[in-house]
Amino acid sequence: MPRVIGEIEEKLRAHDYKMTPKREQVLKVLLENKDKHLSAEEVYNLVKLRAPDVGLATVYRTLELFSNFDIIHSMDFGDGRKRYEFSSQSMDGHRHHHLICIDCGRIIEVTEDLLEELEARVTNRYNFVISDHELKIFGWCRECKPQKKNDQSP
Amino acid sequence: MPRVIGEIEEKLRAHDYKMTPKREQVLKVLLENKDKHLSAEEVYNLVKLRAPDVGLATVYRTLELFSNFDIIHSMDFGDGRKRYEFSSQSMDGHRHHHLICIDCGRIIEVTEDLLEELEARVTNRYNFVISDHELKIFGWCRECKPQKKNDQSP
DNA sequence: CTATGTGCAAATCCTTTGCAATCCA
DNA sequence: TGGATTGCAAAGGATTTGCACATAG
Repeated sequence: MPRVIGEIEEKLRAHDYKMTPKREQVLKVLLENKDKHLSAEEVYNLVKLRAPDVGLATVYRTLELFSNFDIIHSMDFGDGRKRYEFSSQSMDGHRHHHLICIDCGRIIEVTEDLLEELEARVTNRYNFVISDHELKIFGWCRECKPQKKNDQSP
Repeated sequence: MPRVIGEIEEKLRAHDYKMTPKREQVLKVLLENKDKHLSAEEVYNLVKLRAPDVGLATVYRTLELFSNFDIIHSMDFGDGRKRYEFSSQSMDGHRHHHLICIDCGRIIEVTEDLLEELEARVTNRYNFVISDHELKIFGWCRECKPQKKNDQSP
């Protein structure tokens, strides 16, 4: 039982929510898959392996709850379902970006932020107070990279 | 009948698709609302005003078709439905960014790109060939901006 | 004990699809 | 004429919700 779970339990309890066994199962699955971007159903399937008596609705409700507390973050890579990842933002204050390969679908994380200049500009020019951002970069990954030579594709 | 429509007609025809009257209605609605981010149903309602004999399915199919030809671009602001905008990218080669007010929901466009440095880094460091990107910045707009003084929230 | 959490199934919402009719080249 | 296009209604997929029961504190 990592310390993280205890901390999150506090966070919930402070707002009169409980860290129930089922919510803990969901949380563990998310913690053990920090590098992945699981959909609700994928989380459900993983939770089911250990706690078969969990319903899909509970998983959805739990994900919603965790999202509201910024424990996890939901995102959308355009495949029609929300995907979730453990929110490292709460730790280092920085969101990372995602490279999405439009060929194989692989998701690569970019940990550098590098949006300071742009954010400063937005803050000044548009009088906009930034709370968060989300950057998706589409293209071809190392493996799916198009050949440099003889690439005459339309 | 602006020139744009003719150009797009060519684009479609080159791939054996027709610019039918109904598709043209959809296109006109999009052209007249370049500054908005309409959902399929909103497009449908606007088209209906002038051509009541258009079905929702046709609007969906047309939006899909236009998307495939990069005539329009679909995006998602997290409200559970796709939104579309006329693709200015095909003109200046640059996608713009969106500021999303998490209070009133207003969408503000940022025309500067300013992602060159980051893109260069991604290209080199991750060996990733970039084709496109999408940046959403969340926060509070000019009007919804939290007060500086006495802001003890939450 | 009492409010909160949960499972199940039904409901909802957006989007897609099957099919027969219609249209255009 | 014949393949592309369309309307309608039904299907589909992800997510939400109503409700009776189970559970935590």
